[in-house]
Formats: sequence, C-alpha cells, structure tokens
Amino acid sequence: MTEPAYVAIAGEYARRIRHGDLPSGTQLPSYAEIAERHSVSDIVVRKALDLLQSQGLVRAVRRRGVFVADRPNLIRISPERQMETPEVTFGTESDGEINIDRHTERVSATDALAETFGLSPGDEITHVITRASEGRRPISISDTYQPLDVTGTSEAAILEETLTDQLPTPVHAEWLRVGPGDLVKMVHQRFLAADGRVIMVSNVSYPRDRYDAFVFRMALTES
Amino acid sequence: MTEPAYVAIAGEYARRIRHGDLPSGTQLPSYAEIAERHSVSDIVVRKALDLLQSQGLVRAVRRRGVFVADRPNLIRISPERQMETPEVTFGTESDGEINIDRHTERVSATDALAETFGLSPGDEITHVITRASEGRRPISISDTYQPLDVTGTSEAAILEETLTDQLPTPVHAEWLRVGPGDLVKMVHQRFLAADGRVIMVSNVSYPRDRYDAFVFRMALTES
DNA sequence: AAGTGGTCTAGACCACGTG
DNA sequence: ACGTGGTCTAGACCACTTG
Repeated sequence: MTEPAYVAIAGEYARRIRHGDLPSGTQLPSYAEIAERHSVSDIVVRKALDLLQSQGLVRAVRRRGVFVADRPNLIRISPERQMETPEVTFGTESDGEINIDRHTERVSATDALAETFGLSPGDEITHVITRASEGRRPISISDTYQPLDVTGTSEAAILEETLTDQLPTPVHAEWLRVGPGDLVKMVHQRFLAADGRVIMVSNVSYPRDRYDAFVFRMALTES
Repeated sequence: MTEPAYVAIAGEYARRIRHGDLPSGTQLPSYAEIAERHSVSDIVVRKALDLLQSQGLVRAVRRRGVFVADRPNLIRISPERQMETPEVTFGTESDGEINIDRHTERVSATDALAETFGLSPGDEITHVITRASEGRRPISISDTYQPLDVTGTSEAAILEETLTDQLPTPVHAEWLRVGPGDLVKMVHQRFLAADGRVIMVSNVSYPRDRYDAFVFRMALTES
C-alpha cells in the first residue's frame, strides 16, 4: 500500500518546483546522481522525471541535462480571439519578432474530411499550412481544411475546440523540432455555420515545452 | 535517424485505433505477446503503451489487460455552462443517476490563497469540497475557495480556466480511485469581478480515463 | 495454476555536447 | 575524454484476476 519509489521522487521534485525552491531554468542533478542519492536504479529516476515531464514541470535536453521548465502558458481569449489572425494572436503574447508562413494548395479530400464537409471522397478542398516562429524558434504549425466554395470564417456561428496530447504528424514534428516519441499539444477546431454545416476544420500543434498548460479566458454573460 | 522501436509500435496501434480497426473496449494483446510479435523486450512495449496511455487512447487495467479507451470527451459549453450547478452539467451528459456531495468548512488561508484574494495569511475563508459520482463511479472532485464576504459567482465578470495534467492531491486520488503515479486532468478556475478582484478559485480533478480530451464549444460573436 | 500489469535491478551501447 | 540523456536487454518478484 506504500507509494512506489518513482512517485515519491517525482512528488518531491514537483513540490520543490511549485514552492519556488527550484526556479525556472535550474538544472536538476543527472539521472545517475539522483539515483545514487535515493538509492535506486537509474530506471526509476527516469520514470520519475518522465512523470514530471508529462506534467510540464521539467524539460530534458539531450546531452545537456534536465531543467525546470519556464511556464509561459498560452492565453486563449475565447471566443473573440479565435477570429484574429495569427499575427495578432502571437504579437500580443511575445516581444520577439513573429514570422508567419502560409502555404495554400488544393488537395483531394480524404474519406474523413469528405464526410466532415458533406462532400464525396476525392472532391477537391483547400488546404492551408500555417507555420509560426519567433525568431528561429518554431511556435506552431497548423493544417486548415475548407471546401472550395467557402472562404474564411465569416459564416461561422459556433466554434468547437478539442484539446489533446498527440503524437505529431511527421510534418508537424519536423517543423516543431520535437524528438521521436515526444507528444505535442494539439488544438482541433471545427467552425460550424448556423445551419450546422462544418465550414472549416483546423489542427494546430504546439510543442509541449512552450505551452504546458492552456488558459481559456472568457467574459461571463449575465444570466 | 530512424524511429525508435517503441515509437513505431505506438504509432501502429494509434493508427489502428483511430481508423476504427480496434474499437472501444477491445483488449490489446498482453505485453509479452506484443513483445514477441515485434521481437523486442517487454520494456519497449511498456514504453509504447505508456505513450498511448498519455494520449488517452488505451487504458491499462491491473491484472486484466490493456483496453482501447472509450472516449466520451467532456463537453464544456463556455461561458454559459460555467454558471450551472454540477447537477445540471453532469445531468445532461449522462443517463445514470448522478450523485453530488458537498462539504463546507472554514479554513485558514494559506499564503498562496491569501495573496490571491488580497487577504492576510491565516484569515479565514470558505472551503467547499464537491464530490460527484455516477452510480458508484467517481466522476470528479473539486476544492473551491472563497472569501467569507462573498457568496457564489454572481459578481463574477470574467472566468479564467487553466487545463493541466497533474499528480492529484491525496484526497483527490483517493476519491477518484486512481493508482499511484497516475495523473489527473485538473481544471483550475479563477472567477474575477469587474474590478479585477479574484472572488473565487476552484480546482476540479477528473480521472483521465473518463475524459481524455476536453472540448470547448462556444458561440461566436459578430465582429 | 496460469497469466496479467506494476515495479525494480544491473547491466549495455549510442550520439552528441561540454570542458 | 567524459558525462549526458535516449534506447534497449534479460532477468526478477509482487499482487491480484481469471479460468
């Protein structure tokens, strides 16, 4: 009934990080050193630090060490924010220069996309790839799909956002420069018209070491 | 530069699950069997399935096996939904009988809570613990804190929600019956008055096997 | 009794960054 | 040259569920 060693170790570091005892950027001892200090094998330490990584508290850098993460969060103002251009969205949350690259093409709809839009498989749709970076650091990459007869989201009445951790697509993984086996934060958006039709879907990937948590800020309506 | 074995195995199962090839509830082969099938050690298989678990695609049950997760999602309608009572919120998303248990007490504010509310450490505040279950299955547990001179959220003008994966507090872990080392989904809410004062904060924990993804659905305002 | 997932050990090699 | 994190192997014991 007692706590496994890796949970105890993870809990100890989690507490020290949240208490501010270990500030952002601090390097943790190496796996070998923590292992020796707690008299466990290094596998146990790895499992403990994996737990901290999946909470976004630390960040392991290959051949350098494990560091306490800085946690800028991602502020999403709903729903107004969703209609902004990426330039505006990122411009307000960063002081570095933001670079946005867009690439538009026509593709054949996959079965899933065709069903989403009420089209036939193979019908052509618009595919926009948007890459955002701050300086040389990638921030996000998104795939946006839309029927040819719709442009933008001006017809949209409802937005659904689903937040998940996912294995990135190869294209997303390459742009975000995440290692194999690293998960990314994915925001899946569906824009619906007033009649219920889906007029646009978008998958936006973010590296987890930049945005470990998502913050939704919303104005409350009078009841 | 080639993909590690555990990523390849995780990717294969992720694809088959998402394609519907492996429907919800399907039992996966045991670690030993997958290991043999892919000619790797069982540690590699564990790492692969850990990856799937952190994506919410599968759920390992001690001494039974690993199963494809059913993914009911949690629909949160923002912002209207936030003002509903838990009875209404859960009642609409389930057909089982929902049980809500509330416990109210006065406690001394910790340093962090005192600072949040603009009080002095040790000042008394209201603490409400809310436990929700469906039948005998726990759904959520929350800690809500509020200054004594405020009741409810009628003064609230803005709501901020932060979504994270966290190691649960011991009380939350016990109620949700999650094992040691299991993370929970935590929604941290801050209700702000029009003048910027924080009038209520709440930490709500959910087991990850019930809600692997969060869906925010919002009406778009005319621009 | 057999099989399951959970935990843990004690080794090993690799690629790469730092001193 | 050394230390780092990343990957992988081949064992082991435990507590429990299932047939």
